[in-house]
Amino acid sequence: MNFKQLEYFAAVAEAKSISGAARELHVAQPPVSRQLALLEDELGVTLFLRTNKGVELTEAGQCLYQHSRQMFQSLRTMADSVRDVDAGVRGQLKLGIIYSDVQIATSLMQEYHERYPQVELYVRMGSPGDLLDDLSRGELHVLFLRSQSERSYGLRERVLGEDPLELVMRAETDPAPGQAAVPIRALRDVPMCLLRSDDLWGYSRDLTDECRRAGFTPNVACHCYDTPMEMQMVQAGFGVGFLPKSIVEAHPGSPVYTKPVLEFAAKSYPILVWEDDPYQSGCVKRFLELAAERT
Amino acid sequence: MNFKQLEYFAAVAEAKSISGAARELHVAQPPVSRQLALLEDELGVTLFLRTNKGVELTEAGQCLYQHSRQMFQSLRTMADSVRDVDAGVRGQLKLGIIYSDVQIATSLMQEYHERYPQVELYVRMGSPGDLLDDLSRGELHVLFLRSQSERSYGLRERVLGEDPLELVMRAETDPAPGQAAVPIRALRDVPMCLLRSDDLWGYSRDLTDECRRAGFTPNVACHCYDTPMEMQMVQAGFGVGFLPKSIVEAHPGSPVYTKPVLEFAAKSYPILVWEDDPYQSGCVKRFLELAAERT
DNA sequence: AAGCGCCATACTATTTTTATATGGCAATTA
DNA sequence: TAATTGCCATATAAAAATAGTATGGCGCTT
Repeated sequence: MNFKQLEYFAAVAEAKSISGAARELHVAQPPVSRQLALLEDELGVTLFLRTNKGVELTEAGQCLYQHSRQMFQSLRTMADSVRDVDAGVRGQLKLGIIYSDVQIATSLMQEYHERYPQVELYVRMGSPGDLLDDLSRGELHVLFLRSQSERSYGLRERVLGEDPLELVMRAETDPAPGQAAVPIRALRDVPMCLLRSDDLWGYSRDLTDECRRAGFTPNVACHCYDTPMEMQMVQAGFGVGFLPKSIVEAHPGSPVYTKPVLEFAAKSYPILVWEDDPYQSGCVKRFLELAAERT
Repeated sequence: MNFKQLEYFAAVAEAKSISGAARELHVAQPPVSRQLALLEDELGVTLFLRTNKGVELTEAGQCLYQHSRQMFQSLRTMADSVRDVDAGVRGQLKLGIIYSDVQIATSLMQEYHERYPQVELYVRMGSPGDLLDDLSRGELHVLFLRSQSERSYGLRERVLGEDPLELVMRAETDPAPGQAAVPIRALRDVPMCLLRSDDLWGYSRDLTDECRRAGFTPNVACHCYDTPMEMQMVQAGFGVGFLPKSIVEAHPGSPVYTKPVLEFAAKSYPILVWEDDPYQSGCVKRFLELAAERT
């Protein structure tokens, strides 16, 4: 059986006539007659009763006709949905997001979802290392990370914006109360909660280097494994933190606030990271296009 | 697009290799490569990424693969169900039944349904004339009627059994109390409820003819249009009826009982009636076969 | 560098499908 | 009653689609 036979069959069923169907199909009558006979042979079933003035469906023929209509419907939806997936209108998009990028990521995802509502979005949060592993295994398509000027990921990147790195504190732990910015020397001996320095993408390295240049070793009271933990420690009054300003802004009710370091205007850059694949899925392409529009 | 292309596509998707699929399909490699290219052209979509050691599905390809599996499934069920309909295992069977045949009809239908549970049964009750009209219009397939020796229906028939025609009465209207059978002369002047005599299939004609032969005109107190009505009238004490014995036996709680007419052993024959169509639907064929087995 | 396995392409051979011509059949019309 | 018409089926020739053969490029292994 093939589509042509089904197509001819359906046309004959609708025209109630072989020659009529042939006219509709713009082919001669014998081919239609022949394909019909082949179909009947293959199924081992009489599909039409041949009458004087045409043909009419048997019960088995009616059954086949109903199924054939469904079949053509499925065929159309199949082709459409394959094209949609190819165009990126439909499909799956799997994103990895580090804690610091949740704000910018959700906003971009929201806009993307409005534009491509049929795409299923998958997101996971995690450390940059874990996310990069998943990216290389193909389990994630695009990551929201922060750029590291010293290192390249060996991947495609796009900077989404910038975010000043500032000290984070409660009033009780403020090293320079009453001042809008904290001079670096004010940090001497101040207990600090920083991202663990062996984390390749920590923000802490910049600050500790700066302290050493200022002639002292910072008092790192607590090494945190991730930014939410660091926020918690600072909020608990454990010490002063050093984080992108936007993270603190995302905690409006918190007793924590930020101040820049007077002599050191460090910045962090939210970036998108993806693998450079010429056969990138349509969803990924569309998502990257949208990100490009927004920057 | 045609089934061959889909079939090749699915084989390639499963083998993750064009040449591997070609081996599975027992064809050379170039045809598979070519049909795949045609399919991709027609959809305007890249379905596979060609790698060093084979091919792998793109997202659009995965989408097509899932749909294609469904499609093959539908194809199989379509062929199966068409064959089932043809064989009479599936489909519709529309029966017409006169009141007197309800007992025998339901019993036959029950057995039929056990054997062919997938067939949808439609039944209607009515007068023989109405049912025959529906039969000729093709709205019913098989009728349960009673045979008329004088008339032929011009249709195929099968006798299902026999059923003595007897007088029906209450104790109050019994023309021959204490006797097992009623002599014909005892019916003189007895009020009777009979099927209307102009009904071609009424049982009454036999009895009224017999009365006239016995020298009197029967006292037909009420002409009934159908057997249930006649039963009601007899049950209400309006008079004596004349009906197939089985009808009364089907009313076990009723105060009505039957007695044969002494000199007149009339019988009624339940029959199946259908049109002689060589392209009879499978369900009808199977039903008639079952009826043949039972007689 | 040679060999191997993969896919793509060019070309030929085969199979399938189509179109043309024709015949049987039943119903309508002259 | 004979002729015509419209229907479907069949036989044959033409056209199209499909398969097979030969070959080349490419990346990987040996």
